[in-house]
Amino acid sequence: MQDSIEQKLKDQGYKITPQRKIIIKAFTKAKNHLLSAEKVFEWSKKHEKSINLSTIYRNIEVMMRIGVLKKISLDNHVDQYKLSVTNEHHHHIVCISCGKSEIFKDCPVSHIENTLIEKLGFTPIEHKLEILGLCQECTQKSRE
Amino acid sequence: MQDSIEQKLKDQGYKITPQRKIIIKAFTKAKNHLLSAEKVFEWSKKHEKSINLSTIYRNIEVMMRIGVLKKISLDNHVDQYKLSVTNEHHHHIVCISCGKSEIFKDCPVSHIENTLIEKLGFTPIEHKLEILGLCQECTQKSRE
DNA sequence: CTAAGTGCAAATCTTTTGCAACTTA
DNA sequence: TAAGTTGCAAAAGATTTGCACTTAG
Repeated sequence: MQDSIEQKLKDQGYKITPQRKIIIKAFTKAKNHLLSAEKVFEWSKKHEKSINLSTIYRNIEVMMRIGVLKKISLDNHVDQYKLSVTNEHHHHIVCISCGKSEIFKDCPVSHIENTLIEKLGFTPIEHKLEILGLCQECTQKSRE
Repeated sequence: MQDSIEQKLKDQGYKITPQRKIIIKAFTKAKNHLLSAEKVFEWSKKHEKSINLSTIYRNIEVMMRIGVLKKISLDNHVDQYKLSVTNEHHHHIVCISCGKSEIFKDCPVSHIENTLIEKLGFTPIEHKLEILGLCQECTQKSRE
């Protein structure tokens, strides 16, 4: 994972710097959890070596450009990101309690796009869908 | 429309100020188009009387609180809003060219929520879905 | 009359940018 | 060694807040 991302960076002519390694590591370790730039910053400070926030923002942009990172903006003015290795169309369900997110691939939107075209003459280009709720563990906890 | 919103404000103990009237008017005139706080500001300056941006932000908050305004955050760090009179669950399709938006009510997400519960143990609470594309007119224009 | 609302200026918060110094390949 | 990258400080852009003044009811 870590390696395959580094490889993609190299392939696109980007250099592998210690900062990039750390940022990739942060996202890899975070697994399914969404991270903001600030969170990556905190993580780097705590576990490796403090990376400048600008550097983090710049690298997040690079990683989005080469398609290994996906942005998820909820309503709170803080962009969050997670690794997205697959090219397959998918969406996220995000736990509002612990921040964990999971992928689901059977996108329900594709089914209705034809209807939009026919009924409204609207040409769909892309869509954003995020489902918020409680993950299995947090559902449990909330019951206790 | 204008009136029914004013009524709701009154019902909740809010006062009807000239500024509020103008803000409501801006959203009413905008019809399906999304407006940012800044856009409301520009509109007020041009068509009625300049309202302070803070006042606009504060009133947007009030209007969201009483449920007549809905926020739609796309990825660009600018919150946009539109009137939402209905309590019915619905989503928006937004034209990326002209900003027009339309409502669609047959939400495809509800159909899959049971699957989420069963397959992942995830308890869905809410979801955000925005479809972006070209409206009928802009689709036309793009063909010419 | 008074609680609520407004304008203004300043603060906050996230993200972006310019630039000189430094590193990777 | 050259192109790419980083850190720092400053800027930018959206939104929020404190406070004295004003106004709707």
